[in-house]
Amino acid sequence: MSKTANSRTIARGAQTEAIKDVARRLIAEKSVSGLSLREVSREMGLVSSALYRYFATRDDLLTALILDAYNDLGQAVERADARVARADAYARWRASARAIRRWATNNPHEYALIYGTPIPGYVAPTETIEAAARVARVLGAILSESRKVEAKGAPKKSKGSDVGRYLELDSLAAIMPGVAPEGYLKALMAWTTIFGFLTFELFGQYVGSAKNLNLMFDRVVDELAISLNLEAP
Amino acid sequence: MSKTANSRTIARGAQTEAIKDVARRLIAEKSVSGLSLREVSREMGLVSSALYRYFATRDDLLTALILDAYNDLGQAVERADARVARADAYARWRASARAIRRWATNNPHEYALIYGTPIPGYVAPTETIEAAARVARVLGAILSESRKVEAKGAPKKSKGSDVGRYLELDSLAAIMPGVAPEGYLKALMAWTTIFGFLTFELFGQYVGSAKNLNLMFDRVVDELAISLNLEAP
DNA sequence: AGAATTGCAAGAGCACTGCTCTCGGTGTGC
DNA sequence: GCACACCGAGAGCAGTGCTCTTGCAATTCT
Repeated sequence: MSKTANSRTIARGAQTEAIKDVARRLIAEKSVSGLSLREVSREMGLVSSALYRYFATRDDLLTALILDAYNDLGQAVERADARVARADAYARWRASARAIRRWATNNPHEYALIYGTPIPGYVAPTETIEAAARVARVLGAILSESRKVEAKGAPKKSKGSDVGRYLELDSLAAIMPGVAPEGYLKALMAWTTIFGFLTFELFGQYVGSAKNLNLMFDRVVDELAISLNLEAP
Repeated sequence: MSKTANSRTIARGAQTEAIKDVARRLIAEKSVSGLSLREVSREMGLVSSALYRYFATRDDLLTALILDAYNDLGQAVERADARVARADAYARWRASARAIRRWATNNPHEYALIYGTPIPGYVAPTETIEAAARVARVLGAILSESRKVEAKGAPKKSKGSDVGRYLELDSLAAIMPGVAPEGYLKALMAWTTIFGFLTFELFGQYVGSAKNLNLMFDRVVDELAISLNLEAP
Protein backbone atom coordinates (compact mmCIF):
# COMPACT_ATOMS: atom_id res chain seq x y z
CA MET A 1 0.00 0.00 0.00
CA SER A 2 1.00 3.60 0.31
CA LYS A 3 2.78 3.28 3.67
CA THR A 4 6.20 2.64 2.14
CA ALA A 5 9.02 4.19 4.12
CA ASN A 6 10.62 6.27 1.44
CA SER A 7 13.09 8.90 2.45
CA ARG A 8 10.47 11.58 2.10
CA THR A 9 7.99 10.21 4.61
CA ILE A 10 10.67 9.45 7.17
CA ALA A 11 12.09 12.93 6.73
CA ARG A 12 8.62 14.26 7.26
CA GLY A 13 8.22 12.27 10.43
CA ALA A 14 11.55 13.43 11.73
CA GLN A 15 10.75 17.04 10.94
CA THR A 16 7.40 16.72 12.68
CA GLU A 17 9.08 15.38 15.78
CA ALA A 18 11.71 18.11 15.63
CA ILE A 19 9.03 20.77 15.54
CA LYS A 20 7.30 19.25 18.55
CA ASP A 21 10.57 19.04 20.42
CA VAL A 22 11.37 22.68 19.85
CA ALA A 23 7.82 23.66 20.76
CA ARG A 24 8.03 21.61 23.95
CA ARG A 25 11.26 23.30 24.89
CA LEU A 26 9.85 26.74 24.26
CA ILE A 27 6.75 25.90 26.28
CA ALA A 28 8.91 24.69 29.13
CA GLU A 29 11.05 27.83 29.02
CA LYS A 30 8.25 30.30 28.63
CA SER A 31 4.73 28.94 28.75
CA VAL A 32 2.02 27.67 26.49
CA SER A 33 0.75 31.11 25.63
CA GLY A 34 4.29 32.23 24.96
CA LEU A 35 4.65 29.70 22.19
CA SER A 36 4.78 31.16 18.72
CA LEU A 37 5.14 29.36 15.45
CA ARG A 38 7.49 32.01 14.21
CA GLU A 39 9.83 31.46 17.11
CA VAL A 40 9.80 27.73 16.50
CA SER A 41 10.60 28.32 12.86
CA ARG A 42 13.36 30.77 13.74
CA GLU A 43 14.84 28.25 16.13
CA MET A 44 14.87 25.65 13.39
CA GLY A 45 16.30 27.92 10.74
CA LEU A 46 13.11 27.74 8.76
CA VAL A 47 10.70 30.30 7.51
CA SER A 48 7.43 30.40 9.42
CA SER A 49 5.26 29.34 6.54
CA ALA A 50 7.16 26.09 6.24
CA LEU A 51 5.74 24.86 9.52
CA TYR A 52 2.27 24.88 8.06
CA ARG A 53 3.28 21.92 5.93
CA TYR A 54 3.32 19.90 9.15
CA PHE A 55 0.70 21.54 11.31
CA ALA A 56 -2.15 23.30 9.60
CA THR A 57 -2.65 25.60 12.55
CA ARG A 58 -1.15 26.50 15.88
CA ASP A 59 -3.92 24.62 17.63
CA ASP A 60 -3.06 21.50 15.69
CA LEU A 61 0.43 21.66 17.01
CA LEU A 62 -0.93 22.10 20.51
CA THR A 63 -3.21 19.12 20.03
CA ALA A 64 -0.24 16.99 19.13
CA LEU A 65 1.60 18.21 22.21
CA ILE A 66 -1.42 17.53 24.38
CA LEU A 67 -1.62 14.01 23.11
CA ASP A 68 2.05 13.44 23.77
CA ALA A 69 1.70 14.90 27.25
CA TYR A 70 -1.17 12.60 28.17
CA ASN A 71 0.76 9.60 26.96
CA ASP A 72 3.94 10.69 28.65
CA LEU A 73 2.14 11.09 31.95
CA GLY A 74 0.25 7.83 31.47
CA GLN A 75 3.44 5.95 30.77
CA ALA A 76 5.19 7.40 33.79
CA VAL A 77 2.35 6.30 36.05
CA GLU A 78 2.15 2.87 34.50
CA ARG A 79 5.83 2.31 35.11
CA ALA A 80 5.64 3.52 38.69
CA ASP A 81 2.76 1.18 39.36
CA ALA A 82 4.56 -1.72 37.71
CA ARG A 83 7.53 -1.35 40.02
CA VAL A 84 5.47 -2.33 43.06
CA ALA A 85 4.20 -5.70 44.18
CA ARG A 86 0.80 -6.27 42.55
CA ALA A 87 -0.82 -7.43 45.74
CA ASP A 88 0.11 -4.34 47.76
CA ALA A 89 -2.71 -2.03 46.76
CA TYR A 90 -1.66 0.74 49.09
CA ALA A 91 1.89 0.78 47.80
CA ARG A 92 0.63 0.81 44.24
CA TRP A 93 -1.70 3.68 44.99
CA ARG A 94 0.99 5.72 46.67
CA ALA A 95 3.54 5.03 43.96
CA SER A 96 1.10 6.00 41.24
CA ALA A 97 -0.01 9.15 42.97
CA ARG A 98 3.57 10.18 43.56
CA ALA A 99 4.38 9.50 39.94
CA ILE A 100 1.58 11.78 38.87
CA ARG A 101 2.88 14.53 41.09
CA ARG A 102 6.45 14.00 40.04
CA TRP A 103 5.53 14.29 36.42
CA ALA A 104 3.42 17.36 37.07
CA THR A 105 6.06 19.23 39.01
CA ASN A 106 8.72 18.27 36.50
CA ASN A 107 6.58 19.40 33.57
CA PRO A 108 4.39 22.14 34.98
CA HIS A 109 3.70 23.76 31.65
CA GLU A 110 2.72 20.51 30.03
CA TYR A 111 0.52 19.82 33.03
CA ALA A 112 -1.12 23.17 32.48
CA LEU A 113 -1.53 22.22 28.85
CA ILE A 114 -3.68 19.21 29.65
CA TYR A 115 -5.25 20.06 33.00
CA GLY A 116 -5.31 23.83 32.85
CA THR A 117 -7.59 26.24 31.11
CA PRO A 118 -8.61 24.76 27.78
CA ILE A 119 -7.54 26.41 24.57
CA PRO A 120 -10.23 28.86 23.41
CA GLY A 121 -11.93 27.36 20.42
CA TYR A 122 -10.48 24.00 21.12
CA VAL A 123 -12.56 20.86 21.34
CA ALA A 124 -10.73 17.74 22.35
CA PRO A 125 -10.71 15.12 19.63
CA THR A 126 -11.58 11.61 20.72
CA GLU A 127 -7.94 10.58 20.63
CA THR A 128 -7.12 12.91 23.49
CA ILE A 129 -9.89 11.66 25.75
CA GLU A 130 -8.58 8.20 25.02
CA ALA A 131 -5.09 9.23 26.01
CA ALA A 132 -6.46 11.07 29.03
CA ALA A 133 -7.99 7.86 30.32
CA ARG A 134 -4.62 6.18 30.43
CA VAL A 135 -3.68 7.37 33.90
CA ALA A 136 -7.22 6.84 35.12
CA ARG A 137 -6.94 3.28 33.94
CA VAL A 138 -3.96 2.68 36.21
CA LEU A 139 -5.79 3.96 39.25
CA GLY A 140 -8.84 1.96 38.27
CA ALA A 141 -6.83 -1.23 38.01
CA ILE A 142 -5.43 -0.73 41.48
CA LEU A 143 -8.92 -0.41 42.89
CA SER A 144 -10.17 -3.36 40.89
CA GLU A 145 -7.48 -5.73 41.98
CA SER A 146 -7.77 -4.54 45.55
CA ARG A 147 -11.50 -4.76 45.87
CA LYS A 148 -11.78 -8.30 44.63
CA VAL A 149 -10.29 -9.42 47.88
CA GLU A 150 -12.93 -7.97 50.11
CA ALA A 151 -15.73 -8.35 47.64
CA LYS A 152 -17.15 -11.06 49.84
CA GLY A 153 -17.95 -8.51 52.50
CA ALA A 154 -21.49 -7.76 53.46
CA PRO A 155 -23.39 -6.74 50.31
CA LYS A 156 -23.99 -3.42 51.97
CA LYS A 157 -27.27 -2.45 53.45
CA SER A 158 -27.15 0.47 51.00
CA LYS A 159 -30.40 2.38 51.00
CA GLY A 160 -30.83 2.15 47.25
CA SER A 161 -27.75 3.71 45.75
CA ASP A 162 -28.51 6.07 42.88
CA VAL A 163 -25.08 6.32 41.32
CA GLY A 164 -26.56 5.29 38.02
CA ARG A 165 -28.42 8.56 37.88
CA TYR A 166 -25.32 10.70 37.68
CA LEU A 167 -22.44 8.47 36.65
CA GLU A 168 -21.71 6.64 33.43
CA LEU A 169 -21.70 3.16 34.88
CA ASP A 170 -20.51 1.43 31.75
CA SER A 171 -17.44 3.58 31.21
CA LEU A 172 -16.53 3.39 34.87
CA ALA A 173 -17.07 -0.35 35.01
CA ALA A 174 -14.66 -0.67 32.13
CA ILE A 175 -12.00 1.27 33.99
CA MET A 176 -12.41 -0.42 37.35
CA PRO A 177 -14.04 -3.78 36.77
CA GLY A 178 -15.07 -5.63 39.86
CA VAL A 179 -15.59 -2.51 41.89
CA ALA A 180 -19.14 -2.10 43.12
CA PRO A 181 -20.88 0.97 41.64
CA GLU A 182 -21.29 2.27 45.17
CA GLY A 183 -17.55 2.80 45.19
CA TYR A 184 -17.40 4.81 41.99
CA LEU A 185 -18.06 8.13 43.62
CA LYS A 186 -15.24 7.80 46.12
CA ALA A 187 -12.94 6.73 43.33
CA LEU A 188 -13.83 9.78 41.28
CA MET A 189 -13.45 11.99 44.32
CA ALA A 190 -9.99 10.63 45.00
CA TRP A 191 -9.04 11.24 41.40
CA THR A 192 -10.44 14.74 41.66
CA THR A 193 -8.58 15.46 44.88
CA ILE A 194 -5.24 14.33 43.49
CA PHE A 195 -5.48 16.55 40.45
CA GLY A 196 -7.14 19.34 42.38
CA PHE A 197 -4.16 19.27 44.69
CA LEU A 198 -1.70 19.50 41.82
CA THR A 199 -3.66 22.25 40.14
CA PHE A 200 -3.74 24.21 43.38
CA GLU A 201 -0.06 23.56 43.98
CA LEU A 202 1.10 24.50 40.52
CA PHE A 203 -1.26 27.41 40.13
CA GLY A 204 -0.35 28.86 43.47
CA GLN A 205 -3.53 28.49 45.51
CA TYR A 206 -1.76 26.86 48.43
CA VAL A 207 0.60 29.73 49.16
CA GLY A 208 -0.07 30.89 52.67
CA SER A 209 -1.67 27.69 53.92
CA ALA A 210 0.92 25.02 53.15
CA LYS A 211 4.65 25.07 53.52
CA ASN A 212 5.80 21.55 52.70
CA LEU A 213 3.88 20.26 49.75
CA ASN A 214 5.82 17.02 49.49
CA LEU A 215 4.75 16.02 52.94
CA MET A 216 1.26 17.38 52.57
CA PHE A 217 0.75 15.44 49.38
CA ASP A 218 1.77 12.20 51.05
CA ARG A 219 -0.68 12.86 53.85
CA VAL A 220 -3.44 13.55 51.37
CA VAL A 221 -2.61 10.34 49.53
CA ASP A 222 -2.81 8.45 52.81
CA GLU A 223 -6.17 9.96 53.67
CA LEU A 224 -7.48 9.03 50.26
CA ALA A 225 -6.14 5.52 50.64
CA ILE A 226 -8.13 5.18 53.83
CA SER A 227 -11.30 6.43 52.22
CA LEU A 228 -10.70 3.99 49.38
CA ASN A 229 -10.12 1.11 51.79
CA LEU A 230 -6.66 0.50 50.42
CA GLU A 231 -4.45 -1.31 52.85
CA ALA A 232 -1.22 -3.18 52.63
CA PRO A 233 -1.68 -6.93 52.23
CA MET B 1 -6.46 65.35 51.69
CA SER B 2 -6.04 64.56 48.03
CA LYS B 3 -9.11 62.39 47.73
CA THR B 4 -11.43 65.21 46.66
CA ALA B 5 -14.17 64.10 44.33
CA ASN B 6 -13.70 66.50 41.47
CA SER B 7 -15.43 65.74 38.22
CA ARG B 8 -12.25 64.44 36.74
CA THR B 9 -11.55 61.76 39.30
CA ILE B 10 -15.11 60.52 39.22
CA ALA B 11 -15.03 60.48 35.45
CA ARG B 12 -11.84 58.49 35.68
CA GLY B 13 -13.42 56.01 38.01
CA ALA B 14 -16.42 55.63 35.75
CA GLN B 15 -14.25 55.13 32.71
CA THR B 16 -12.20 52.54 34.55
CA GLU B 17 -15.33 50.65 35.45
CA ALA B 18 -16.62 50.92 31.90
CA ILE B 19 -13.43 49.41 30.57
CA LYS B 20 -13.66 46.53 33.00
CA ASP B 21 -17.28 45.95 32.10
CA VAL B 22 -16.56 45.75 28.40
CA ALA B 23 -13.58 43.52 29.07
CA ARG B 24 -15.71 41.24 31.23
CA ARG B 25 -18.30 40.99 28.50
CA LEU B 26 -15.72 40.18 25.87
CA ILE B 27 -14.15 37.57 28.13
CA ALA B 28 -17.55 36.00 28.67
CA GLU B 29 -18.31 35.98 24.94
CA LYS B 30 -14.95 34.76 23.79
CA SER B 31 -12.45 33.85 26.47
CA VAL B 32 -9.65 35.35 28.44
CA SER B 33 -7.08 34.76 25.72
CA GLY B 34 -9.48 36.27 23.21
CA LEU B 35 -9.48 39.55 25.04
CA SER B 36 -7.70 42.36 23.26
CA LEU B 37 -7.27 45.94 24.37
CA ARG B 38 -7.91 47.11 20.85
CA GLU B 39 -11.25 45.41 20.76
CA VAL B 40 -12.20 46.93 24.07
CA SER B 41 -11.23 50.33 22.78
CA ARG B 42 -13.13 49.80 19.54
CA GLU B 43 -16.19 48.77 21.49
CA MET B 44 -15.96 51.95 23.51
CA GLY B 45 -15.38 54.24 20.58
CA LEU B 46 -11.92 55.04 21.78
CA VAL B 47 -8.52 54.73 20.28
CA SER B 48 -6.47 51.90 21.72
CA SER B 49 -3.77 54.07 23.21
CA ALA B 50 -6.34 55.83 25.35
CA LEU B 51 -6.83 52.70 27.44
CA TYR B 52 -3.28 52.91 28.63
CA ARG B 53 -4.25 55.96 30.64
CA TYR B 54 -6.22 53.58 32.85
CA PHE B 55 -4.33 50.33 32.68
CA ALA B 56 -0.64 50.48 32.01
CA THR B 57 -0.67 47.02 30.52
CA ARG B 58 -3.01 44.26 29.51
CA ASP B 59 -1.97 42.25 32.51
CA ASP B 60 -2.90 45.12 34.77
CA LEU B 61 -6.39 45.03 33.37
CA LEU B 62 -6.52 41.30 33.96
CA THR B 63 -5.32 41.79 37.51
CA ALA B 64 -8.19 44.17 38.16
CA LEU B 65 -10.60 41.66 36.69
CA ILE B 66 -9.14 38.88 38.81
CA LEU B 67 -9.59 40.95 41.91
CA ASP B 68 -13.18 41.69 41.02
CA ALA B 69 -13.83 38.03 40.29
CA TYR B 70 -12.51 36.91 43.65
CA ASN B 71 -14.63 39.45 45.42
CA ASP B 72 -17.68 38.66 43.35
CA LEU B 73 -17.37 34.98 44.15
CA GLY B 74 -16.63 35.67 47.79
CA GLN B 75 -19.67 37.87 48.12
CA ALA B 76 -21.91 35.31 46.47
CA VAL B 77 -20.78 32.64 48.89
CA GLU B 78 -21.08 34.91 51.90
CA ARG B 79 -24.66 35.70 50.97
CA ALA B 80 -25.56 32.07 50.39
CA ASP B 81 -24.15 31.17 53.77
CA ALA B 82 -25.94 34.02 55.45
CA ARG B 83 -29.31 32.80 54.22
CA VAL B 84 -29.09 29.64 56.31
CA ALA B 85 -29.55 29.11 60.03
CA ARG B 86 -26.17 29.66 61.69
CA ALA B 87 -26.48 26.53 63.82
CA ASP B 88 -27.08 24.19 60.91
CA ALA B 89 -23.51 23.55 59.84
CA TYR B 90 -24.44 21.03 57.19
CA ALA B 91 -26.93 23.35 55.54
CA ARG B 92 -24.41 26.16 55.59
CA TRP B 93 -21.78 23.93 54.03
CA ARG B 94 -24.11 22.74 51.31
CA ALA B 95 -25.41 26.21 50.56
CA SER B 96 -21.91 27.62 50.33
CA ALA B 97 -20.65 24.83 48.13
CA ARG B 98 -23.60 25.18 45.83
CA ALA B 99 -23.05 28.92 45.65
CA ILE B 100 -19.47 28.36 44.60
CA ARG B 101 -20.59 26.02 41.87
CA ARG B 102 -23.38 28.27 40.76
CA TRP B 103 -21.03 31.18 40.42
CA ALA B 104 -18.50 29.05 38.58
CA THR B 105 -20.94 27.66 36.07
CA ASN B 106 -22.49 31.06 35.53
CA ASN B 107 -19.12 32.70 35.01
CA PRO B 108 -16.93 29.97 33.59
CA HIS B 109 -14.46 32.32 32.00
CA GLU B 110 -14.01 34.35 35.13
CA TYR B 111 -13.59 31.11 37.02
CA ALA B 112 -10.87 30.16 34.58
CA LEU B 113 -9.35 33.56 35.16
CA ILE B 114 -8.81 32.95 38.85
CA TYR B 115 -8.55 29.17 39.15
CA GLY B 116 -7.22 28.26 35.72
CA THR B 117 -3.77 28.44 34.24
CA PRO B 118 -2.03 31.52 35.59
CA ILE B 119 -1.11 34.32 33.27
CA PRO B 120 2.43 33.82 31.95
CA GLY B 121 4.63 36.36 33.64
CA TYR B 122 2.03 37.12 36.21
CA VAL B 123 2.71 37.10 39.93
CA ALA B 124 -0.29 37.63 42.14
CA PRO B 125 -0.04 40.82 44.16
CA THR B 126 -0.91 40.51 47.82
CA GLU B 127 -4.30 42.05 47.26
CA THR B 128 -5.42 39.10 45.17
CA ILE B 129 -4.37 36.49 47.72
CA GLU B 130 -6.30 38.53 50.22
CA ALA B 131 -9.38 38.50 48.01
CA ALA B 132 -8.84 34.82 47.27
CA ALA B 133 -9.12 34.03 50.96
CA ARG B 134 -12.59 35.48 51.13
CA VAL B 135 -14.41 32.34 50.11
CA ALA B 136 -12.04 30.22 52.18
CA ARG B 137 -12.97 32.35 55.14
CA VAL B 138 -16.62 31.43 54.75
CA LEU B 139 -15.88 27.73 54.71
CA GLY B 140 -13.53 28.17 57.65
CA ALA B 141 -16.19 29.93 59.67
CA ILE B 142 -18.62 27.10 59.10
CA LEU B 143 -16.11 24.61 60.40
CA SER B 144 -15.19 26.80 63.33
CA GLU B 145 -18.70 27.32 64.51
CA SER B 146 -19.53 23.69 64.01
CA ARG B 147 -16.53 22.24 65.76
CA LYS B 148 -16.98 24.21 68.92
CA VAL B 149 -19.95 22.07 69.72
CA GLU B 150 -18.17 18.79 69.76
CA ALA B 151 -14.88 20.21 70.95
CA LYS B 152 -15.42 18.48 74.23
CA GLY B 153 -14.99 15.10 72.61
CA ALA B 154 -12.11 12.86 73.50
CA PRO B 155 -8.88 14.79 72.93
CA LYS B 156 -7.94 12.21 70.37
CA LYS B 157 -5.40 9.58 71.00
CA SER B 158 -3.54 11.06 68.04
CA LYS B 159 -0.16 9.49 67.55
CA GLY B 160 1.69 12.79 67.46
CA SER B 161 0.15 14.74 64.66
CA ASP B 162 2.73 16.45 62.45
CA VAL B 163 0.51 18.92 60.63
CA GLY B 164 2.80 21.70 61.78
CA ARG B 165 5.49 20.31 59.54
CA TYR B 166 3.61 20.93 56.33
CA LEU B 167 0.85 23.42 57.06
CA GLU B 168 0.94 27.08 58.01
CA LEU B 169 -0.78 26.69 61.34
CA ASP B 170 -1.08 30.40 62.04
CA SER B 171 -2.79 31.31 58.79
CA LEU B 172 -5.12 28.35 59.04
CA ALA B 173 -5.94 29.06 62.65
CA ALA B 174 -6.93 32.55 61.61
CA ILE B 175 -9.32 31.20 59.01
CA MET B 176 -10.89 28.48 61.12
CA PRO B 177 -10.35 29.40 64.75
CA GLY B 178 -11.35 26.75 67.23
CA VAL B 179 -10.69 23.90 64.87
CA ALA B 180 -8.04 21.51 66.10
CA PRO B 181 -4.97 21.46 63.84
CA GLU B 182 -5.61 17.76 63.28
CA GLY B 183 -8.64 18.83 61.27
CA TYR B 184 -6.81 21.23 59.00
CA LEU B 185 -5.82 18.63 56.46
CA LYS B 186 -9.35 17.38 55.93
CA ALA B 187 -10.55 20.95 55.61
CA LEU B 188 -7.94 21.69 52.96
CA MET B 189 -8.79 18.46 51.20
CA ALA B 190 -12.47 19.33 51.11
CA TRP B 191 -11.64 22.75 49.73
CA THR B 192 -9.38 21.11 47.16
CA THR B 193 -12.03 18.60 46.15
CA ILE B 194 -14.68 21.26 45.65
CA PHE B 195 -12.53 23.32 43.34
CA GLY B 196 -10.99 20.28 41.75
CA PHE B 197 -14.49 19.17 40.89
CA LEU B 198 -15.34 22.50 39.32
CA THR B 199 -12.10 22.64 37.41
CA PHE B 200 -12.72 19.15 36.08
CA GLU B 201 -16.31 19.99 35.25
CA LEU B 202 -15.59 23.24 33.48
CA PHE B 203 -12.46 22.04 31.76
CA GLY B 204 -14.12 18.91 30.49
CA GLN B 205 -12.35 16.14 32.39
CA TYR B 206 -15.57 14.49 33.51
CA VAL B 207 -16.95 13.83 30.06
CA GLY B 208 -17.42 10.11 29.72
CA SER B 209 -17.61 9.33 33.41
CA ALA B 210 -20.38 11.60 34.68
CA LYS B 211 -23.71 12.47 33.18
CA ASN B 212 -25.49 14.53 35.80
CA LEU B 213 -23.08 16.94 37.37
CA ASN B 214 -25.70 18.69 39.48
CA LEU B 215 -26.50 15.47 41.25
CA MET B 216 -22.95 14.31 41.40
CA PHE B 217 -21.84 17.57 42.97
CA ASP B 218 -24.43 17.26 45.69
CA ARG B 219 -23.25 13.75 46.44
CA VAL B 220 -19.68 14.93 46.62
CA VAL B 221 -20.69 17.72 48.94
CA ASP B 222 -22.45 15.20 51.16
CA GLU B 223 -19.44 12.92 51.26
CA LEU B 224 -17.25 15.83 52.21
CA ALA B 225 -19.71 16.86 54.90
CA ILE B 226 -19.39 13.42 56.41
CA SER B 227 -15.62 13.51 56.35
CA LEU B 228 -15.79 16.94 57.98
CA ASN B 229 -18.19 15.74 60.65
CA LEU B 230 -20.80 18.27 59.63
CA GLU B 231 -24.25 17.28 60.67
CA ALA B 232 -27.55 19.02 61.00
CA PRO B 233 -28.24 20.25 64.53
C1' DA C 1 15.43 6.31 -18.35
C1' DG C 2 12.30 10.18 -19.05
C1' DA C 3 8.11 12.43 -17.76
C1' DA C 4 4.56 13.65 -14.60
C1' DT C 5 3.35 14.30 -10.03
C1' DT C 6 3.95 15.45 -5.50
C1' DG C 7 6.28 17.53 -1.35
C1' DC C 8 8.98 21.13 0.38
C1' DA C 9 10.90 25.71 1.76
C1' DA C 10 11.05 30.52 0.62
C1' DG C 11 9.21 34.97 0.44
C1' DA C 12 5.84 38.51 0.23
C1' DG C 13 1.82 40.04 2.19
C1' DC C 14 -2.68 40.63 5.15
C1' DA C 15 -4.95 41.59 9.30
C1' DC C 16 -4.23 41.61 13.81
C1' DT C 17 -1.96 42.28 18.47
C1' DG C 18 0.37 45.02 22.73
C1' DC C 19 2.65 49.02 23.47
C1' DT C 20 5.16 53.80 22.92
C1' DC C 21 5.45 58.45 21.80
C1' DT C 22 4.06 62.90 20.49
C1' DC C 23 0.65 66.32 19.88
C1' DG C 24 -3.33 69.40 20.84
C1' DG C 25 -7.32 70.45 23.84
C1' DT C 26 -9.44 70.79 28.56
C1' DG C 27 -10.58 70.74 33.31
C1' DT C 28 -8.08 71.73 38.15
C1' DG C 29 -5.79 73.96 41.90
C1' DC C 30 -2.90 77.86 43.11
C1' DG D 1 -5.56 83.98 35.28
C1' DC D 2 -2.15 80.74 34.76
C1' DA D 3 0.70 76.88 35.15
C1' DC D 4 -0.01 72.17 35.48
C1' DA D 5 -1.78 67.70 35.01
C1' DC D 6 -4.63 64.91 32.57
C1' DC D 7 -6.85 62.90 28.51
C1' DG D 8 -7.86 61.35 23.74
C1' DA D 9 -6.15 61.14 18.92
C1' DG D 10 -2.98 59.52 15.74
C1' DA D 11 1.13 57.57 13.89
C1' DG D 12 4.30 54.09 14.36
C1' DC D 13 7.13 49.79 15.96
C1' DA D 14 7.76 45.01 16.56
C1' DG D 15 5.57 41.07 16.90
C1' DT D 16 1.80 37.44 15.86
C1' DG D 17 -1.06 33.56 13.00
C1' DC D 18 -2.00 32.51 8.57
C1' DT D 19 -2.39 32.58 3.17
C1' DC D 20 -0.71 32.38 -1.41
C1' DT D 21 2.46 32.03 -5.06
C1' DT D 22 6.86 30.64 -6.92
C1' DG D 23 10.77 27.69 -7.81
C1' DC D 24 13.31 23.36 -6.65
C1' DA D 25 13.98 18.51 -5.47
C1' DA D 26 12.48 13.90 -4.72
C1' DT D 27 9.36 10.30 -5.78
C1' DT D 28 6.40 7.67 -8.78
C1' DC D 29 4.45 6.24 -13.25
C1' DT D 30 5.06 4.89 -17.93
